[in-house]
Amino acid sequence: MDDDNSIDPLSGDSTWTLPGDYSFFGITDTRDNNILSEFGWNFHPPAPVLDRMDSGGSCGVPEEINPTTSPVPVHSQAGSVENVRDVSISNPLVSTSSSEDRPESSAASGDAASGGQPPSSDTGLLGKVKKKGPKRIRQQRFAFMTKSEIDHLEDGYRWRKYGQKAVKNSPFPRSYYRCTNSKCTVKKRVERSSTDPTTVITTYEGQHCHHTVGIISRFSFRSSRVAWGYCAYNYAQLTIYIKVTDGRLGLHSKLSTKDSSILGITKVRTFDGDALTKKVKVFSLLNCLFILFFQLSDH
DNA sequence: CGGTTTTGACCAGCGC
DNA sequence: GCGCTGGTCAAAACCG
Repeated sequence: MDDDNSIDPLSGDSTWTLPGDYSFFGITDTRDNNILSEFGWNFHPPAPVLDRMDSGGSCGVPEEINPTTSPVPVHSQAGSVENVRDVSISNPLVSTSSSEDRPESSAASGDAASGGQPPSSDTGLLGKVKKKGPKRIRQQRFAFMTKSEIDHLEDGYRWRKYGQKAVKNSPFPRSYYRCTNSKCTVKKRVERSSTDPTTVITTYEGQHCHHTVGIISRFSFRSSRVAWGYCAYNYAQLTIYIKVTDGRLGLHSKLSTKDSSILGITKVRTFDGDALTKKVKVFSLLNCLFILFFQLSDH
């Protein structure tokens, strides 16, 4: 695969322009459905499922991270890491546990993190006095890097910015966001890498206890075989559709899963019979965010 | 008008 | 203890 072009963010909000005749926000196109049925799939969009969110502890309460749902190194497949990078998401930086942070990059070096929501203490403005609560417990965190021109990547949730700080040794500020759901304590930090300004470092902390506001992320990228697609997910199910558009339309893959860290590898065929192997790996992050890498090869 | 962003101040943790 | 830095608060400004 070549990586000529400006790599692209997974986020649908990127500036990328995509082939105009496809919808990225749901398969409403009858052509899509026809394609799916040709491949033996009857499309039904992932129904909003609420049960999942209750399954593990209350909102904002850190759960043990099951190793199987932790981010997996990107290198595991035969494919090159470069490919992964081309797709725009690079290595998951960290995840985990509450107590202590690995100093992995400037991204997650923060300390007094935000973890358990402080019992919003009464603070007067002048002479602010904040009650000292119990020591904050950091919730699980996950950071990853995305090449993107925009800072705030669409992830299906609504966020309210509550702070911004200059970052030491970086010309780029760090922004702090909180999930707008009043019962949800998930936070995220967004900053640009000081070493690679094209890279956005996003760090999530906590676990959503509700589900997304809608279909989520579109992604697109270019490679030797132009590919693009989108994924939709909710707490219980992830469905990915991928089209390979090297001149023809082909819709090849539907994956569904429940709480799987790696969905697997799918083999697909194009319409004209070309054999095309697509390796798809999907990581479930904190049960709420999915990132996918894929790699196309010519057979 | 209500929700969001901006921004300066405050607080906590850490290293020296 | 002090200074530095990250994280948060909350009033004001902004915006749809």
